[in-house]
Amino acid sequence: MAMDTDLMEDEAEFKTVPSASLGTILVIEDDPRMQKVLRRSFASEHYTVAVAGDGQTGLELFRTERPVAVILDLILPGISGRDLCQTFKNLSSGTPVIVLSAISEVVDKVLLLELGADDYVTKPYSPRELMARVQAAIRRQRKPADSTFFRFGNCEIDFKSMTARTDGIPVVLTAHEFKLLKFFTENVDRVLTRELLLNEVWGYNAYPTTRTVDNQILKLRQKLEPDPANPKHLLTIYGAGYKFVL
Amino acid sequence: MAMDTDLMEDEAEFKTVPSASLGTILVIEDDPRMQKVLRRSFASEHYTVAVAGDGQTGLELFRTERPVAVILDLILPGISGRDLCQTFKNLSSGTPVIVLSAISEVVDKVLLLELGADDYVTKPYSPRELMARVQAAIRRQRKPADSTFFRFGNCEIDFKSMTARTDGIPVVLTAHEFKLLKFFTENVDRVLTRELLLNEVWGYNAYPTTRTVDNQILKLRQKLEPDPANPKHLLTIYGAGYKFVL
DNA sequence: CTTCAATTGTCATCCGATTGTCATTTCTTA
DNA sequence: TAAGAAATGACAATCGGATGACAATTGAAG
Repeated sequence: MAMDTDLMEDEAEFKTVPSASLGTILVIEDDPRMQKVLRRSFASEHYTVAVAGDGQTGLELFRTERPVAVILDLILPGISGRDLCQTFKNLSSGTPVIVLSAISEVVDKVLLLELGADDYVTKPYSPRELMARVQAAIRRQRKPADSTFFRFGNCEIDFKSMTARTDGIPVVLTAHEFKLLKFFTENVDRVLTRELLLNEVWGYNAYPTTRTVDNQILKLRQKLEPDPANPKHLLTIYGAGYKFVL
Repeated sequence: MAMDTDLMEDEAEFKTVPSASLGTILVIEDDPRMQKVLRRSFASEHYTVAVAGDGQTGLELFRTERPVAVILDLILPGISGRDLCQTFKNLSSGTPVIVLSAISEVVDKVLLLELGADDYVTKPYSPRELMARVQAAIRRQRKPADSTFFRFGNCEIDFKSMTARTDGIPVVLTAHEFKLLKFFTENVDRVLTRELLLNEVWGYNAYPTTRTVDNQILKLRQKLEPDPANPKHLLTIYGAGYKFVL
């Protein structure tokens, strides 16, 4: 409510385009206030946002904008949300659809997912949760041809050439360090136990001591963190493991 | 003691592990040729595959691998497929079971489903059809979206990143606190004795004089309850234990 | 043989889980 | 209703384990 006070009204435009976009999110929702909230929320996460107030517009934007994900309110003027959902899925683009619905509408969650929805969030929902689910859905669907480039803080990583830079200065990383770092970039914000890291990064046949993980983390910190003693990206979660944040 | 993220990785020979797995499919089938076909089929769809040639092995792998779905041949050496199916369902994990059977075996389809099977495919079957049915079953069963999120009152919890928020404000929880909280969210409205909590969350039997549980509850209340003195979610059940309500 | 990376080993530090104590609440029984 | 007993809340202090840091050793590649 207090959120939209300083929002600029760009009524003519239905898109919000940040400088470097992670793709377009199509929001199909008829409540103007929700539109604003969602637009902001995703724009701040570097997504381009396309908003449709009704089903017909939604369908058009779906074709023209090629969104990476769709957020769909079930209650809509015009075409019903249910029909839309199935239509999107029949277009077989693989684009994930996240449904917004009041709890009362969801008589059967299973039914909802059978429509082809990839996920759903019940109202009232937390923007943060919605964001997390959308990003999870996108990641789930994303094809192997991933970007080989990654940036966080003042670090740039190019996995293809196995090079990294901090503040533009080249840093030499070893094979293991790269593999570990890559795994972290693929699991941002997620707490990863040492056991998991050993399995995923080192492989099944390796049974190194858990000290190994610590040391590799240490190395990465020394090479990438401005202040290795106070890491800002490769965080220790005491009693659990490590977490990579941007 | 460390948090038990119990991943068994030793059965490399039974498993086919793609780079990014959508989860494990447990195949219980004694025909080696079918094993190969199924393994390939699901591996190419980015599932991890665990194969068991008999019922006993199947049961073990079910416990250790935590599959997202089970494909079960009814005709098996050792434990019968029917018994296995019921066993899986009694383990109450909700894991979908898809049964393979020759037409002649299926006297009554209803009977089959009464065993707890979620779906069935009659031989000879098309791998494509089987794949479709398995994926449908998985999607149907999928928890409120990987249940990494939980919301109650004005608290949001994200288990995968081990973070929580009250009224949108981040709250730092320790590993133990998280484990305890998670257990509560998995047992809403149920009275949990200290003894049970110690067994399930701590993992050992402790002496009745231990005030450890109380203190952890206290911490959780202080961090999550708006008014820790008058808890609305983490309730004390005098003389019994604690109960978590929404 | 040389070199660099990966693993293991060791010790110091730090975090938080546990314990102990005492106040407060709740239940029981007179 | 009142009083005593039991259970729980609250807080502080301690203790143990987890992690950071670095050195030593092993292993692999050229």
